[in-house]
Amino acid sequence: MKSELYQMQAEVCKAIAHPTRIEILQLLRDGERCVCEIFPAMKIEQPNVSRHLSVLKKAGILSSRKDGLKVIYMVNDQRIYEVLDLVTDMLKGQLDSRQSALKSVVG
Amino acid sequence: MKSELYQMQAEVCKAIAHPTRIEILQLLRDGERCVCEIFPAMKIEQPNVSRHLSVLKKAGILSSRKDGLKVIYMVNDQRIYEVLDLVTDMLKGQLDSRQSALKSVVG
DNA sequence: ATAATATATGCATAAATAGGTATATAGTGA
DNA sequence: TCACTATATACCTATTTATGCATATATTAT
Repeated sequence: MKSELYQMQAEVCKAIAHPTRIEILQLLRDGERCVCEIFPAMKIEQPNVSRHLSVLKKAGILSSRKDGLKVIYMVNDQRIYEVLDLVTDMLKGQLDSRQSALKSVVG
Repeated sequence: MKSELYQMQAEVCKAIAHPTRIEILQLLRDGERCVCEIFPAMKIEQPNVSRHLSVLKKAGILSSRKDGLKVIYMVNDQRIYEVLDLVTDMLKGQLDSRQSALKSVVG
């Protein structure tokens, strides 16, 4: 049934639907990082980062492995960045059409 | 500041992070539709559809125009379908890697 | 064994989201 | 004006989500 797919798509989207989690993904853009590198790079508490990381992991977007005391997180599928970049492009497009709408009125 | 962008990206993602709203977008895939066509096609109450439509509209994903009594909704930017299709592909990829992981164990 | 470090989890709470039912609003036609 | 249709909104409630603070767990080093 299609509704199963919609449910799964919604879960992936929900996982990335938070500014903190998007920022985490950007930090992981050029390679894996441990929690101890991630949370000082953002002004946010460590337990909070851990929970956001686990949301992304549960959605299948991240994986983790242990390296001594550290836990290192990495992106499973680079296409998540295509998704985020597409959304950015759409937002730019919204600005552009507002701008042309404005121009056609104000001149 | 980047955090403004993350916030805006998150809002778009949140808007599509619901199975009902994804289904609505699929119904609009091949053209605009009025509410009276949308809600009978899904087993859901009319006020509920109206609310989901307004979420998508507020996020800039849909627009609407009136045609007599009817309100007709349409997609602003077809790239929203590229986003949804990418997510579907990622989900397929998750299945594939689970399958090969399983094969490497079970044979 | 003990201490120290890195990470995750429990608990409490505030805020956001979703859906049902009823009702309001807007447009149309008699 | 009045009734009718299509859509949106209000209100209530249940559920989910987010976060701070405290604490638990796991690993390493002394």
